[in-house]
Amino acid sequence: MIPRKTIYRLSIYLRCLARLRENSIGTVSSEALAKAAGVKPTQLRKDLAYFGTFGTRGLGYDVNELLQKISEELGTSSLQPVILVGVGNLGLALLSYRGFEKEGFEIIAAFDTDPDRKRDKKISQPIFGMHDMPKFIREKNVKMAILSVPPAVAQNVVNTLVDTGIAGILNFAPIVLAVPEDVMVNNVNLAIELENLSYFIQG
Amino acid sequence: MIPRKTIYRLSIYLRCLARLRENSIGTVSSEALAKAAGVKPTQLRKDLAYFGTFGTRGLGYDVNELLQKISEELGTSSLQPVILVGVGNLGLALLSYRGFEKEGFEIIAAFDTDPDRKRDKKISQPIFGMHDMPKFIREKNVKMAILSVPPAVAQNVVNTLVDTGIAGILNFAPIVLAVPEDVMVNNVNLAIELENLSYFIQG
DNA sequence: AAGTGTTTGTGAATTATTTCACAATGGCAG
DNA sequence: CTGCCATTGTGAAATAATTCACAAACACTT
Repeated sequence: MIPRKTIYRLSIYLRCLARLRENSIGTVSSEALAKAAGVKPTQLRKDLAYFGTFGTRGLGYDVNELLQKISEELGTSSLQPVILVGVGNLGLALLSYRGFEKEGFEIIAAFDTDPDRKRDKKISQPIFGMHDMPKFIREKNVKMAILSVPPAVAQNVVNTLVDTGIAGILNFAPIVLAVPEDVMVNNVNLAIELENLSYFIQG
Repeated sequence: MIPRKTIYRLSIYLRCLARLRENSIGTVSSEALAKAAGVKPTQLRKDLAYFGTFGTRGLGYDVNELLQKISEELGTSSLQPVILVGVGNLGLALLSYRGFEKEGFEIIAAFDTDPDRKRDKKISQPIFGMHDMPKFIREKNVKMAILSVPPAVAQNVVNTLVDTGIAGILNFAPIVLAVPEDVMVNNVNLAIELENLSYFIQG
């Protein structure tokens, strides 16, 4: 089984390769790519070895081919629909963040307890009330959700999400969520990231 | 030396303990706290053992005391000034995010190439031009920065930050930054988090 | 004050991840 | 076509992180 960390790094390699391609670079050695990705060459090679062998000895990797293979492995080839729950400050910013589509994701709708509240920013996605959510998820067969609700209600919302078939949650609420083990949660906690930095810079 | 992952978890324990205190709970066992934090009890105990012994056998941990000790260990006791660079969509949202102060951080100023651009949202922090940044950092002795600039200029900005004494960077730009090894970078890449979820939910 | 039950703290064992070291392979020059 | 050079792919070794297993310590009851 491929380690979780390897999967993370595959995403990084993917982005480095995309930049190489933009610069019309056709082949790359594990040394060069590893450097660009901030890892050691042996680690890169080991990571790739988990799902195949793609290089040419003495030469390196074909940028396009490797891009293709990693993309397949990650399942990024097709556009994944995502919903966002909780349209506060952060939620609104994420909705207007144009960096997802390029990477194969599209936030197709947002949900909030108060969908009609006045918000300062124009966004292209529709905002619905929370009770419309289960139906929407089922009908559109959505599998992934971004959670940016206040911590106090997060667990409740998650229970609903899980019940309606969501299998992956990107959680911004500063709380540890309880989910069945077939549901995957990735936590992004900005305060913890800062705290972590703060620890390491003061030794 | 304390593992990096342990430091991350200490931050999580801290937040769980804070909630216990809010609920007027005075003591907690490693089992209960570990469950709240989403880890195994032995891991919690091992983590704590890295920097001391605080529990009472047969009873558990004093919530207040442990809170205090972890907080000291993390160096969260004092308020850390932070600057933010790049006031676009995401930067603006982070500026208005009120979740940092509570955790001991304050974004005291923001910098942007176009500080006077019209922005939809009201924020309390001042926005300065990029050329004011080095002076500001040195005068206020800022050590931490949040980076939310476009990827194309990120490395450039980082070089300036490093030169002026920044030691910790929370990077939202989707690019691998090159920094001297005494500078710490924590990356937050939302597209990668989504990609990662997507991989694991489809098996 | 002794006995019982609980829970910590930790050395040892296990498991996971990273790094090393080098044989195998193909490109390329002559 | 042969030999050299560069670079991959990969078992083995090293390192790191987690989990186990249990003795030690304390609270609480009687």
